[in-house]
Amino acid sequence: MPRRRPAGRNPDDLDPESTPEAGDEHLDIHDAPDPATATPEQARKYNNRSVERVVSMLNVLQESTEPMSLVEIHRSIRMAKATAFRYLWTLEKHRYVERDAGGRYRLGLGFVGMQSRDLEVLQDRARPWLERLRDETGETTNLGVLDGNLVRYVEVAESPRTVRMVSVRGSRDPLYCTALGKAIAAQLPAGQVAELLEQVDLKPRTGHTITSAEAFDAELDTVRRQGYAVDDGENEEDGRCVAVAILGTRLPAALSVSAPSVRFTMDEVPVVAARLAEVAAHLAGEPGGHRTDQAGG
Amino acid sequence: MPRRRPAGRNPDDLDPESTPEAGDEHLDIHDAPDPATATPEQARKYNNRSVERVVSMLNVLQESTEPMSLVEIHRSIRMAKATAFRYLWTLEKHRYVERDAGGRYRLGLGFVGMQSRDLEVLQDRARPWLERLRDETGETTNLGVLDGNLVRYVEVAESPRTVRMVSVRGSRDPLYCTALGKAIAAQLPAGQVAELLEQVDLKPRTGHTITSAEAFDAELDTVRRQGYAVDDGENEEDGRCVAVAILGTRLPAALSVSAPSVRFTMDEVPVVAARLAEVAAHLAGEPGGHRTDQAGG
DNA sequence: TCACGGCGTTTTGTTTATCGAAACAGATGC
DNA sequence: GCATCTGTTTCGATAAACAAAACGCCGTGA
Repeated sequence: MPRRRPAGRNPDDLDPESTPEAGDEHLDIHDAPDPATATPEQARKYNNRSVERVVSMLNVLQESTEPMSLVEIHRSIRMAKATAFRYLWTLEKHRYVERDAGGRYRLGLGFVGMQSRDLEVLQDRARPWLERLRDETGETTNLGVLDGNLVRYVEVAESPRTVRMVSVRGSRDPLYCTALGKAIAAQLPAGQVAELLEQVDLKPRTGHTITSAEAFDAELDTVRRQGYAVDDGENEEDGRCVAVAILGTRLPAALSVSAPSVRFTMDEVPVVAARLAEVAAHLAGEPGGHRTDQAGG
Repeated sequence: MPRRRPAGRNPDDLDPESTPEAGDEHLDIHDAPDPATATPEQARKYNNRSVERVVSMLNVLQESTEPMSLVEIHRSIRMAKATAFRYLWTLEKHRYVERDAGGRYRLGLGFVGMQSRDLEVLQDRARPWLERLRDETGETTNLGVLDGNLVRYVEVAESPRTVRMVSVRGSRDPLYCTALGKAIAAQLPAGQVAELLEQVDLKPRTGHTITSAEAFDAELDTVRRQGYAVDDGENEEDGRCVAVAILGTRLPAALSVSAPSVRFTMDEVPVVAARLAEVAAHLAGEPGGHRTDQAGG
């Protein structure tokens, strides 16, 4: 009954040229199509311009802090003005976009509650814990999930302090320079980690960033040994971050606490990590779906 | 600099035939297009099949509790299997959908954090308050926003009790039979309320449902007078619900508490309403959020 | 007052990408 | 073996996009 998935890898984002080689792994059946694995020609075979444009349109609107005019949109997507107009008209009809008083477009209400079930469950479970951790530590706490070869901040509880680490919910960062990324990668099979890193160039974000696959593998060993991952000024010069993986879910996810280095010293790291591990275990083990009280009967 | 929006009304959802008349109000400029106002012929002029199909596909996947196969999808959207395949392939490439081990499709991670800024801000502010209210009352609490001519549950804190009112985040209910809907409608200009009701038939959901526009208008007067709205078994036979509007935001929104009638009597309604009003005032007035300061210069 | 340029909206014929029916291949059940 | 369920691929028919231009409307500045 259950069919086997022909081939599975993580699709690539808006970078068509970042998938150089085609057949790096044996394909079980035949030339199974996969958005990421495909050669440029194969990719063009299935790729649908209309769909891609809808996606781009929504992404552009998401990334923009303020509403955009029709002209701004059609120029940033590089599509005819008339076409963009019709797209937006249809999207508005379905509430995926809406218009402000000036007629400018922004995302509509059609997206509320739209995300995969498993993620939503994890988010709902994690949210109160993130807030509690934030209150305990006074620092920004995050829930990250592997998305492609990046880690996505799906939930954030920000520190109330004026000097703080800021994470934007929904944004993404590379695996190799973040604690969340390391914690997640350390739980993946080695082969998959190699795959995820292939398409990435490990460019130094600070003076401490890991810039070689060998060093990253070694770092993952350390992570596995000590049970938590640290980003010690590797993503932001003055930031420090600790993360612990959440096991037992379908999703490759991790929790983290991030703070300015000046008030989050390396001495405190293991303490916070231990607390993170407790919470992660709660999130993993909790059978009750959402609430902490699981007895009930 | 700021252009005026030619004409503004709320777009209609998947019901093309529910917009009978075309020019019920004077149009400032000329025949300004609007997804909702358009006649069926006008509508077809701008409507884009590709865009509409992307939207339907995402909606179907959202509504489905579990992953769907290609065939299930192409049958429920009524589009060719091959086309659905290509659409999904492209959506997967952009992380709007993903596939489980069996190759079945579900929503991907591309949506995380994708919603209009104002809504997200309101949601983030309201969430802890909803949870606090839930803990205080022991009952389900909701944040609702006007979406088209329906009210959308954008945030829900569910009661822990086994017998409880259940709201699905992201789902929508009519205005005329819900406390949230009444509370929101009571704050809108009378003309807009009439417009919103035009396309709706007030069918009785229970024996207590309001079924005439006149009765609804009278009810809104009551709501304005007492400062809160009540749904007394008008949506669900055995449910009772109180709501208070949130003012001071761009969005027409309201908070509510809903519970089974047997343990939420009419005597308690004003007490809960008063508490809701406090919280609503907090949400409206709270400067700590980000942008309430309009003085500046 | 007027022309100017920018905007959103509509139209046109031509080019191009997309669609849909049907066939194809692998897996499973009888 | 045959029937039938998948997901994939093909190719003539079709619907959409393109470019370019025009429209009405606005705010601006001469």
